[in-house]
Amino acid sequence: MGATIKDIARETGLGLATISSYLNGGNVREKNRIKIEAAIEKLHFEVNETARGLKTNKTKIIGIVIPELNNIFCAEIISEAEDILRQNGYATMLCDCRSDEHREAEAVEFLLHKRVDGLLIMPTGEYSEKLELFEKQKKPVVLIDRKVRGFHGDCVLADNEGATKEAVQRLVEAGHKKIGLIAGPQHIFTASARNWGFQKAMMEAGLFLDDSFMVCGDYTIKGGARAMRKLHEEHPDMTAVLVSNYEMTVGAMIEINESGIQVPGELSVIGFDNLEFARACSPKLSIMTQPTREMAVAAVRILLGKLQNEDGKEVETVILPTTYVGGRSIRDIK
Amino acid sequence: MGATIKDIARETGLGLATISSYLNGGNVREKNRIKIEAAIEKLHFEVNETARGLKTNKTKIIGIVIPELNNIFCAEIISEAEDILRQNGYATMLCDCRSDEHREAEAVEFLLHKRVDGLLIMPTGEYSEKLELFEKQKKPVVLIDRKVRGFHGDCVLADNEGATKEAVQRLVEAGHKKIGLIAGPQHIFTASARNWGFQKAMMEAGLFLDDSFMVCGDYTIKGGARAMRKLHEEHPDMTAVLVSNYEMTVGAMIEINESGIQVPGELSVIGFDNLEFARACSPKLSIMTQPTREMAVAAVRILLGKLQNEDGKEVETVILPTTYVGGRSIRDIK
DNA sequence: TTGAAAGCGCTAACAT
DNA sequence: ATGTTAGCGCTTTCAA
Repeated sequence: MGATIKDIARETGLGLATISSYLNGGNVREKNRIKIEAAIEKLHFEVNETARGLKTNKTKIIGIVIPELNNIFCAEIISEAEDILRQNGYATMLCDCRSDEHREAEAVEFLLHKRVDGLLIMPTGEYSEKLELFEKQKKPVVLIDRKVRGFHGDCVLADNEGATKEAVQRLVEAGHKKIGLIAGPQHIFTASARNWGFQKAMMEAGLFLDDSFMVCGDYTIKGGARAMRKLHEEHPDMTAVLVSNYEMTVGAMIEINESGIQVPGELSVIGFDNLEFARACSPKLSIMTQPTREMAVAAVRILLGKLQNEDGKEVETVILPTTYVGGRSIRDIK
Repeated sequence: MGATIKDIARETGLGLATISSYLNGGNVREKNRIKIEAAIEKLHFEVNETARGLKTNKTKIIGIVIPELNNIFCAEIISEAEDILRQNGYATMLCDCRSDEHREAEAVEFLLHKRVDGLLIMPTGEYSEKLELFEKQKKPVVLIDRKVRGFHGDCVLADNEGATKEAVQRLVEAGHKKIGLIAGPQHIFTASARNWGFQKAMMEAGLFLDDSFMVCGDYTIKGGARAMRKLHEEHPDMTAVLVSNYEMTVGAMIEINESGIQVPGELSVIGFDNLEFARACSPKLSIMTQPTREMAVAAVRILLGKLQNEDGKEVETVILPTTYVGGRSIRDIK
């Protein structure tokens, strides 16, 4: 089908090594360079990356494993990461594991089998056996958003603890004392960090609440709705609630709408992520947002770094700040 | 690093062809099969797909090009497609072109260069030069959601015309006459089909409205908000509005919230896609939804079919029905 | 700087 | 059914 370097060699009368050298940025005599370029143009030559990959043992492909593509947080990170990777000549091979540990392990193996050069992963599972297979092959792995037990690789996180801490502080400043938390599953890294930030801020504010003010959802819309209902039923005196991820925020708003709770009249709310959703809520929701763009940029930077300098051995952990975006969902009761 | 078929040949004392035959499902004597399997186990052998690809000229990778990953409609389709593809041994190489024609062309070329076996694309651009490069190489291309001028390949669409038609009918049944449309950019295939469905249904209902009842947004949140504002200002007598894609629905709801329009008291609304968002709105939004799952399934089915039987030459166009999901955003004014 | 030749790991044609 | 061999398109010694 396409032309090969042999064709270019024949066309130019040069040897294979010269063509290869040209293709890889080596030194080639000016007039030969011109000849080669003319031949490439004429024959529509394109390097066969498969053949190159066989020889170099590099595919120029990065694997990305995520829990849910239908999750705006994941989608934003991937779309940014893919963009930068492609600008650097790397293709992105995507695996969505539907928040299933088993599928996640399969995906990691699948990508290893496809011989990707490196891995970007937002872990679902708690353990890391499969990730170690990558490290054994000296292929870089960068974790995004969540840490994994037993894996001491590079990692880019949001300041989860800081996010809930700041949210509580905002509510406390507005005079709230009975503050509920819709938490995530405690075995998930981000969820326990956010939980901890909440507790810490409450303690620092001198507020001591019953554990029943913290209800664990499962990071899903349904779970958020269920948790909201439970909190509201058990604590009619609760004046504010903090929801600790985006899906649960949607769920909480559904429940709030469907059961006719007035925001912020009866209940103040701080949600999580997705500014557009927050704006579409009535009244506009106050939220904590994570820096998805920056997280992607940092993760790809680290990955490309490892890919280029095999030497750079220090493990990096980047923690990026979250941002409070005010709406009209907090009532001042001071 | 890893073991090769040579190692397996040496370990078992068999020839390369036998091992290769085994790996490709050929006939191998029972006792040899056992020997081979033992050797594979022992040496942790895994086929090197790069080498296989070099030989067979197949990568077992499908390219996917989409306008925006941060678009739940795209994300749902991809996540489903990726799942099925992976079950069939195909990896998914993703390119997000940010709704930019130029980037889209680059992405298609990039994937061709990466030698993917086939392409799934939700086109952004109007033309198809780059797609023809695939066809020239006998590599299958399936369009999803949108058609492209000058390209006569397989195609999976939602019933765009039917969607807006049904929406209008629902509004008409509820007694509405002055119905606005927040349309998409008319050069986009889906937008003009939806527009046409709207007009047709209005005519069939004997309702003739000024063109100014149809405002073109640009399929973005901001555009939806802007269009909503314009419609509302120009037509205070309008009793219902139909928004023709998801992003603009979010935008319209933002505008409705921010300018304090009562739904459905002052204005009835039918939105588009994303049931979860609809439920989170207050009152729950009535919407038309597209069958993302089914669209992905159909597209992958066609693609895999073409990949297996080089012969199957008939071009398929699949049109899948949309669904109305009722909420509380339509007022009965009969 | 350039050419010749070997070889990456696999498949496939041919011979046995 | 199995072994032998050539070759996919490239990179990379090694010599010149």
